[in-house]
Amino acid sequence: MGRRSDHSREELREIAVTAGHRHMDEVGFAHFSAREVAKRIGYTIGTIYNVFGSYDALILAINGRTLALWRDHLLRRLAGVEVDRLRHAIIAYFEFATNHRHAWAAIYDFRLPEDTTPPESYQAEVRAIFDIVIAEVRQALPPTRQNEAEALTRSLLASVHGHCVFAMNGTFALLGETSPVDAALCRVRDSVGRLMDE
Amino acid sequence: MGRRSDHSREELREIAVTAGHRHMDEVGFAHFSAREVAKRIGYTIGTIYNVFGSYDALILAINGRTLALWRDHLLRRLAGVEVDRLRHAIIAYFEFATNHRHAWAAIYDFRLPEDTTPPESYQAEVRAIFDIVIAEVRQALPPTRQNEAEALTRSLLASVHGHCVFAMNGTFALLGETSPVDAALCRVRDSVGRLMDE
DNA sequence: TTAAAATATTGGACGCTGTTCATTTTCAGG
DNA sequence: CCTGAAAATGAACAGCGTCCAATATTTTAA
Repeated sequence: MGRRSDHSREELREIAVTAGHRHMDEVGFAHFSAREVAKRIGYTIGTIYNVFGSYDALILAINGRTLALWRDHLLRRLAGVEVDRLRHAIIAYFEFATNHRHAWAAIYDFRLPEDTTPPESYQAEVRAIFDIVIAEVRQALPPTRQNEAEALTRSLLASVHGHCVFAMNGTFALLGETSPVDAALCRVRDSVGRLMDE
Repeated sequence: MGRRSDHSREELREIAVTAGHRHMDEVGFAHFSAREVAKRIGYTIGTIYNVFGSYDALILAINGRTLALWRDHLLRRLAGVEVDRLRHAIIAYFEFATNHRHAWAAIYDFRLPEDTTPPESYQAEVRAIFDIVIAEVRQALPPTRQNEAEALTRSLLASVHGHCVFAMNGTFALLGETSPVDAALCRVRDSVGRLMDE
């Protein structure tokens, strides 16, 4: 065939990412298949390569979508909350990972070839999540410590992420940890609290 | 052929795991191939399945080897160290991940089918690493707080792991973090320090 | 209106993967 | 030396990512 004009290029990209995200969320990165995505949107594998150019680009688009949904989830969960905002942020972080096990894991399962970096649009999604958390940490820190907010946020994000990873992959279960969210919150409070003294 | 007696069953397992570990370390989980392991030890794919029973079992054996090497590395790096042992433990944690990028990542890239748990021998390897760290945390805590050591160690391990993950997968680079080890150490000291007061 | 150029879509070909298992080869014990 | 058990093979299968010549459709130009 050719230029069927059922969908514009952008529409095609959109429905492929949506279907691909759903597929990823259902079967996980290990069982994900570009052919299956094509089938689900009523096209063939060749069209996927026409639109995305490569398998990696398709995965990046899907993972980018996951990041956007994650960000949305964080914002929604924080909206209107007056107290304990950091705690709610941590809960929302875990919540998304739990509700979208496979899609969430795919963000970390996928790796670009060694010497390449993700496209700017993807990096922006990561930073968007970072920016949300930074605002919360800022609010929790005293005015005199605002200059440390950025570095601290990177580090706290890593800590919470580590707890989330261990919760999701069974390491915590193996080691007898039954309240990963609480543990993460304790660590965050340890560090934020230290900057409140004096 | 048959019973070539070039190697006993145990020898065969051993050389397959060794070659498999090397292969994993070279190409990473995404490009790992059971056929390639067979080729490297001078056997064919069928023999791998005879010895390990399944692909998953082969991966578990290889990842178990990686965990054992990781533990060895930690012990070696801690041997004889008199001060700052927690700091040295963190450095050694990152060191191993850096020196064995792919094999280390494979521990977390691989996932057993949803309803299954890793064999006891594999769980023991994870606990062995946990036990090393617990001893260090114990030493850093005051006598009155020893009862909190285990839970705190699980949580600190998760924090350090999160920092290591972000360091290895480029998230820290993206966010402008240039000293992941130092950041991890700061967080550990925040939490350990909090229990030293009063 | 018709012919030509441009573009979208297809799907077969290729080499690779994990998995299975009938077949073949080899060794040990009688 | 022979036989039965064990070990090793490799072909077969379905699926994968990747590529690209062929085809179908739409747009443009004449």
